[in-house]
Amino acid sequence: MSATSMDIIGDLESRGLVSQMTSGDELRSVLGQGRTLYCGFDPTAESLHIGSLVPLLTLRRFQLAGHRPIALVGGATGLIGDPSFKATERALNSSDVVDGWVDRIKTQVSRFLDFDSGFSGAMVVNNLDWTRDVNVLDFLRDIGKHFSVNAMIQKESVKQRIDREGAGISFTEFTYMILQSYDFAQLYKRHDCILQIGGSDQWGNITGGIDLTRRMHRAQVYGLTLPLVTKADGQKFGKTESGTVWLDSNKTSPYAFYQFWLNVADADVYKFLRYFTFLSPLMIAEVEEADKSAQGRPEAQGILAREVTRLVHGDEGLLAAERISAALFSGELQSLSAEDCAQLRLDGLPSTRIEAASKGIVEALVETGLANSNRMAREFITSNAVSVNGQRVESDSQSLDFGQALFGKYFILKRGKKLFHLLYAD
RNA sequence: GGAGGGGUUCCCGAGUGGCUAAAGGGAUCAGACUGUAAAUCUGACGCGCGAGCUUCGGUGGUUCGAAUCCACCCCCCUCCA
Repeated sequence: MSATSMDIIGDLESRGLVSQMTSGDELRSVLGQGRTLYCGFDPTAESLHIGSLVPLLTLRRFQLAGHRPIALVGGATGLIGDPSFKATERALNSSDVVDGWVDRIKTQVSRFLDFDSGFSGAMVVNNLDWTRDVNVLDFLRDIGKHFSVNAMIQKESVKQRIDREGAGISFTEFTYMILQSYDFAQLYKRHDCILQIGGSDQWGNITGGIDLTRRMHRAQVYGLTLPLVTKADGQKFGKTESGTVWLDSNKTSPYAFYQFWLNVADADVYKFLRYFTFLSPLMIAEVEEADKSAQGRPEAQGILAREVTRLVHGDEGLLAAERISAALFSGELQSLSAEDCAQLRLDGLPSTRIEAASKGIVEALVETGLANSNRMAREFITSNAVSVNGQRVESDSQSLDFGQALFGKYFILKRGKKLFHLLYAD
């Protein structure tokens, strides 16, 4: 075991990243030397979204502090569904589907961790490996016996499903906690893993695992939860008008990703810098101080967008995002070169190929998804929300005329202040 | 198995025969203002250029006319056994 280089808990605390933890002082001293910890990620979609970024980066923070992170991908738990703080029962996904998601998420998670750093080299595991072959009777006798239903229904995470009229919980979902608890016990036994981290909604599941590990292995293990990421205006974090912000660049382009962070509210941005970047809390405080005393637009959003985009999509993704943003928001669309236009498409600006024939503006808006229906398209035009190549569209009878296209083949459609779509002909 | 309650437009939630594309709130979108903010104000928010058309768990009825009445079916919740 290697010595750790820093007080990881202290760092997390100074970032506001500790929501709850078990026996803090004891955990702090246990972490005085390199230890193994884990965090689980259930495959509920083909990609993780930015909500998973906080725990993912926290694993990384632990690794940088000399600990060994295990990313657990829930091939088993993903088949069941976590009921924690969910208002309603969720539909089960088929095992083929979940299997596919497991593979993709393993790859995704791996990009954030270092696998070749000696003791602290990361691992990725799948809980299906130790759950698949457990038979029902063994499960009930060896594992289930350690759980008190009385205690389980007291957990805050399932309370609303039990108390609230109009809801309910299946036995399947109710059992989820047991499966996750078993993961912790297994990881303790297999890899001497003594700490589980997760979102604050995971507290009940984590303490379940701590209890089970004590009962099965007579060992003390620990838990630490990270705060749920909230926005100052009370809205749900991680959603935009176009939906969830995913980590997969095929689902959310680096450009869209960058824009998401650039648009974070002032009231949230410094907190997000602490949560989502590796910049020191001290440096972040300096940025905040500077912004406060300056007029106009703060620097923080730009820093946040650059840092997080680089973390998730690399330098290349960041460059692409910045290139597009500069082109579109400079208001100088006419000054783009032909190469610039071609690059916009490659960089991930939403694009659609069109035939080299004139097309009605209403039709174009609907086809590109900038408007949901002809009716909405007309409404946008009426309210002066649409422009083509920087020119405001005055009438819904206007059409895209290739005589006006940039370099004879590009149209940049804009709806509202921030939504762009590139139309191109070959 | 028995008794009761419920399924309405993205969400919550009114509506119990025509005046209802369906109150109200939230979310969302656009415009003005700005910093590609916030707050605020204005407008939009099923589809259709329009006449109009299609919606209120499903199917089939009753009626000039139904989200509203009837029958059957599906799903959810509560209590009792």
